Amino acid sequence: MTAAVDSSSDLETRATEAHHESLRLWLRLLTCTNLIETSIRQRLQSRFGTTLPRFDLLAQLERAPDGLKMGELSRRMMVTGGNVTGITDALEAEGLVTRLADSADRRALRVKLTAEGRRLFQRMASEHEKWVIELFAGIGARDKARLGELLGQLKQHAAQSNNQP
Amino acid sequence: MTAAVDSSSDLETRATEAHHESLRLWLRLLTCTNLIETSIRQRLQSRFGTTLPRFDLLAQLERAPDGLKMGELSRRMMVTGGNVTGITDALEAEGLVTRLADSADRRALRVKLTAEGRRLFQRMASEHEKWVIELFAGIGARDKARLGELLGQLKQHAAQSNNQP
DNA sequence: CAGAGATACTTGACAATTAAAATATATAGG
DNA sequence: CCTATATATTTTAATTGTCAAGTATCTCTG
Repeated sequence: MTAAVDSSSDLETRATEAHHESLRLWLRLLTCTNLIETSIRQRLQSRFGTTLPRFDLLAQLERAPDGLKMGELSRRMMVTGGNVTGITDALEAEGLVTRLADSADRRALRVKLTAEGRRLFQRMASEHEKWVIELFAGIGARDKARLGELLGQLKQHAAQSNNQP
Repeated sequence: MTAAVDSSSDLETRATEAHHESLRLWLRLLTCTNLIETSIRQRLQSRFGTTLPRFDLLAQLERAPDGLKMGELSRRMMVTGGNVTGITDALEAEGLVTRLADSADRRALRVKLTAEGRRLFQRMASEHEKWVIELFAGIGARDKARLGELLGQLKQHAAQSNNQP
């Protein structure tokens, strides 16, 4: 038998534990997001017959009275431009948004809510907010604030480390 | 083109005071997950020419020496059964996994890593772990533990409230 | 044991998504 | 002004994902 080694304080073991800690945290973060996203997606489908990405796009436009350029939508929704093209096509076909020429840049298009789009979105948004509140009801106000801070740190660091790959 | 990663104008910075704290928290959670997921997906693609769902499926199998049934994979990956069928088809065609009959249930199939699948996964996993550690490096050990606890609460409540819709 | 209902998986149709190439327009430097 | 390079959007192909329907098998109850 070999000499006993206290594995709880040896550098490499602690490094490994740190590794596992980050991985575990990442998996848990992913699980939470998936649970909530699935719940909201299913409710949007059964309650309004629409999808989460369409709702998201409408939500982006709702506070932009002059509309947003395709590229702005793409950045805010954190999806590729091609994806925004497809979702916008669908919403345009449903009469919920319109594409308008941008007066300052002939390459660009401005997407705006139609009156019908705005009406529908407002109806959906108020239910959506209730669902989210319910999904987060397991956390007290103090803990919500703390969770928000911690995620803020994570976001800041991850965004930064994404820009220097 | 790759998905834009720009924290200056993302989903969550638009949350105004009018938004309930839960809504803001949800958008921040989603932003964090998207940032990290995009980073990992892009690296798996450029470093190994593979995709995140394939990596995930291999990861599930890695700690299951006897393989997993399709349904177990579906539950663990939190995706539908049809999706698992497709990803498994692809990995099987690449020679990384095999489908075997389950000895106890003739309806079921057991998916196992091949030797080649195990070898490739281990190569990818060690890099993957480094990426995750780097992405979470902005949070101290104490805060990681706290974040894990808070997400644990959220997970528990959201899972429960998902089961009583 | 028969039949009803549950469970395991696959298939098919379609939406969402990415990456990469193509097109059109802007902008900056000489 | 010309040209090179960058930016804005769309298009294309391939992958991932859902949902619902279909098939095969299992389990339970009478």
